[in-house]
Amino acid sequence: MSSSEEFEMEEVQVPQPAQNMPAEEIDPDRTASTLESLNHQNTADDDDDDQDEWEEVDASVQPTTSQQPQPGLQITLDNAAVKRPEKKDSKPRKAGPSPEERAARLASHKIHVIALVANAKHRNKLLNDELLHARMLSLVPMHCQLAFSSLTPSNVPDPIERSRLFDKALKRLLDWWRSSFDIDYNLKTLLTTPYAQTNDELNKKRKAKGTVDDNDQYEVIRSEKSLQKRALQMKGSRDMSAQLFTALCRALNVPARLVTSLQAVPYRVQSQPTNTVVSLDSDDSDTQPPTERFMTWKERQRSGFKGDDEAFIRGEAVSADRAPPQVKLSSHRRRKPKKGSKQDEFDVQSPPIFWTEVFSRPDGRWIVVDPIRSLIRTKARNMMDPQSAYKYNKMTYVVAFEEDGYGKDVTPRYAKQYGTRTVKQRPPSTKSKNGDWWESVAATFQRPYRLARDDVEDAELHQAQFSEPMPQSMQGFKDHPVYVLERHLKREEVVNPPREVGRFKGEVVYPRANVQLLKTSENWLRQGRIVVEGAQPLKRVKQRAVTIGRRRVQEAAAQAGEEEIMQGLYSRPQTELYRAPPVVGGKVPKNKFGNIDLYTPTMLPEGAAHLPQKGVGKIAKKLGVDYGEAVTGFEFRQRRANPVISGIVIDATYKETVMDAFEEWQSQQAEKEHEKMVRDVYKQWQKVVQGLRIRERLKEYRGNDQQPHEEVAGGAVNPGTDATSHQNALPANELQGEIKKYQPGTHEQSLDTITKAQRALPRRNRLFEGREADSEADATDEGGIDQDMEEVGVDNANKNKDTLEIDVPAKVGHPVALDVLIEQQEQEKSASAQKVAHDADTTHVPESRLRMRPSRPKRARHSSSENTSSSRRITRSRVSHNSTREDRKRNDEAVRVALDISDEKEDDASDDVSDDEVAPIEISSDEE
DNA sequence: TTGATGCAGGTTGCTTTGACTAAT
DNA sequence: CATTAGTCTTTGCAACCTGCATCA
Repeated sequence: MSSSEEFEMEEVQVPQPAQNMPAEEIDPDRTASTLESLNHQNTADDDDDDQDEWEEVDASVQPTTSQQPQPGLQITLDNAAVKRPEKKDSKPRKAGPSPEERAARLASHKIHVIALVANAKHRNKLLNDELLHARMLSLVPMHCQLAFSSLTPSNVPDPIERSRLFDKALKRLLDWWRSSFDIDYNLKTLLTTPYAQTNDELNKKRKAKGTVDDNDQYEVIRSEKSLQKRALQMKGSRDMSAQLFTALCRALNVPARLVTSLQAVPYRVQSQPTNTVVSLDSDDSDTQPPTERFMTWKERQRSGFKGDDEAFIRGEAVSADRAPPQVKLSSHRRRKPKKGSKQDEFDVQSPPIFWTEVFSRPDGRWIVVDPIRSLIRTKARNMMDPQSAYKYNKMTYVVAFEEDGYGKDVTPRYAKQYGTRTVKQRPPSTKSKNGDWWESVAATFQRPYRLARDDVEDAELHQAQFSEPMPQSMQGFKDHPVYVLERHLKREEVVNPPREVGRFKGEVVYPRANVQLLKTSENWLRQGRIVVEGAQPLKRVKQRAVTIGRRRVQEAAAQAGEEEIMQGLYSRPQTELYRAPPVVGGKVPKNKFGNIDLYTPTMLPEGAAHLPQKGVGKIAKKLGVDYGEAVTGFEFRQRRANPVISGIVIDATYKETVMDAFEEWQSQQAEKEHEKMVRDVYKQWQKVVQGLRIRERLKEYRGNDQQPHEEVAGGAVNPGTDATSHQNALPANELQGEIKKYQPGTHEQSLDTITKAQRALPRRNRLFEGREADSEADATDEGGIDQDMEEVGVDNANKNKDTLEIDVPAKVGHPVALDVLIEQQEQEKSASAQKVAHDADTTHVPESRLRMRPSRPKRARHSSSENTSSSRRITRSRVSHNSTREDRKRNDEAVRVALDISDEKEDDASDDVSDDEVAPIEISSDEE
């Protein structure tokens, strides 16, 4: 119950239009952009202008996006602009549909088919409702029920007799159904409409914006209850009659399929005069008295209805014959000869789109039952396939759903001209899109396993295609699955052997099965096959000149007055598997281009090995091993075919030698690469450290000026420690901004930056891009640094060591020891200490921090910064007080250059630092 | 009325072995 | 200097398909 309410897909009449509407439907009012909106959007669009300027924009399909104007340019699209220019001189010829419309039509068709399949599947499921079965059984006369239930092998041992009795019982049931079920012909059924008409209706509905309530024209089934209601009333549409009859059969324990002919919008446009396009909700049906509109056929008969049949015809209200089939139906058909074309009209006995298949257990086969027209057939061709003139009922796909929910494509059983017409109404399968579309859809509802009766049925369905009469028209032969005419053979096809199975208008008809696909000898080689010696081509065709080389040859031949170059085509049986000449004495046989054709693995010469690794050729050369480059395919560029070379082919005996050498070479390469990377790492570290030193010096130089503010700004420093710190507090905000702007962060953050940057290391010059959005959290989070360390490969054991090993997670996973770097720094430090003794403790690299940081909790850092504050102030005092803001900026610039930080990157970095984390760089040289 | 035919315009798929420059 | 890797580029054509008009 609840599941059925979730799945409401009922009476799908038309699909939603595809996204790409036909170009003609663009509303000019929407696409015209005003100057005002142009100015308004200018600023927002400026950034994109540079790159967007020359981008190709398909203005025809996206009217809304074209509202974004380019500066200084106003584009107004209207119908005239998107319509194809027409030829002036010759008589106006309507151009074919645009690619968008083609795509839209195809999509509409496919979506509609899928929706109808889903609808049928769902409705089929509803028919299994036990309450529905019970209610229906309560209506069926007892003798009908007994007729089926008594048909057991024990009661009737003779299978022929059982079969006869089954047919009889079925006929009686059908008779009862015809006399009891009241078909309301006014209700719309799931018939199709031509594409243009569907589109018209959709547009109408769109304009009306849902005010049109046509529910009364449809038979809305929301759940099993709706079906139960109609079953008790014994009243409904033609479709309902078939559906309920199917349910009834199931209730009587007779296996029954719900069969439906899917009436999807055709994806092809049938050429038709516009005046025959009549809307479904056309005016005449509205002008009819309601009493007439809602009369059933029975009532019409009773009231002696002699009115116009047009309304019934239009609304797909088919007046089927409720009298026994032998009654002449033509007396009920009163047609206006001139109104509309004949194809608009309905035969009262036109085939339905829902019917039933009943499985006869005695016969072991499916019997076709049409409960609407009260027909039982074992052979159903000509019974369900409507005349081609009927516009609203086209047999293209017929699916049958069984009680277990699985379905089957049974179209060949019902289509009069399955190969000639029906199959051609389906979307064609193209090579680029994998396989046949409908087959892929049908596969979704087919039973995943097979029953014995499936085999029997499939054989029957397959046979049905061949028992079909030969086409009666030229078009019918085109792409026919069984027959073929010589004129429809493709360039690379031939009938071999040319067995004549008939004649059509003097032309020989061949079986399609004898058509062979041909290829040139070169093409066969690409398949790993070679034309056997002495084979004569089955066909000769003009050579194509696609590449420049071929073109030149052809032109030369033409100039020499020779005949056109032809090439022979061969069939597969004329070829054999290509065997490359074997390797002799370690020498690999090569082709005229000095390489080896290896389009398929079978083309590998005997005794040879294929080494597809890149760069292995170099090794083989070094080792003096004879090799040939393996050509596995071609790429086409600039009218030239370029071989795709993948690896080499060598004598198999050398395989291991070469591979060993190759692997060694590879590891050497890797090592080299790693060494280079390590060098780069040191270089980068050096650069960073130097930059930090410069900055530190600069900060002190600045700090003497406005030292207290910086401390206030830096949350890590206790503001209360120094009495002077509050005296020159005025430009605090400004200073803070400065710091934020130029300072990538505290040491931790710098380290953080660096460690993160390691990840990007092999790509040079990206050292400072590494700051990510999460670093703000890192800065505030107590374990942030440690986490980062872990991220970059510092294992816990290392944290308490004096050296810090950072695993560089690049191509090579060797750890990079920083102690080398630190050693360097210490050397530098002692050197500078000798030079300028009192400068030694000022701004050197925080090597101790680099070493110790991971093991130290954050609080300890705070205390250490307090300890060092006095020494820092001392050094700062040496900086000249005359420095101006401009000076500072210049210096900052220098720092940035030194640090190789672009403005943008630096901003990114500083943005991550929250206000209270903007601390001055800690100088913790006191660790030793 | 239907189908054959031809035309226009669009789509599909076949074609099948360089030359040059920059970096190493 | 020799060798190698990368990058030009995303064609052009014939056959085929589709829709339409015309005519028998």
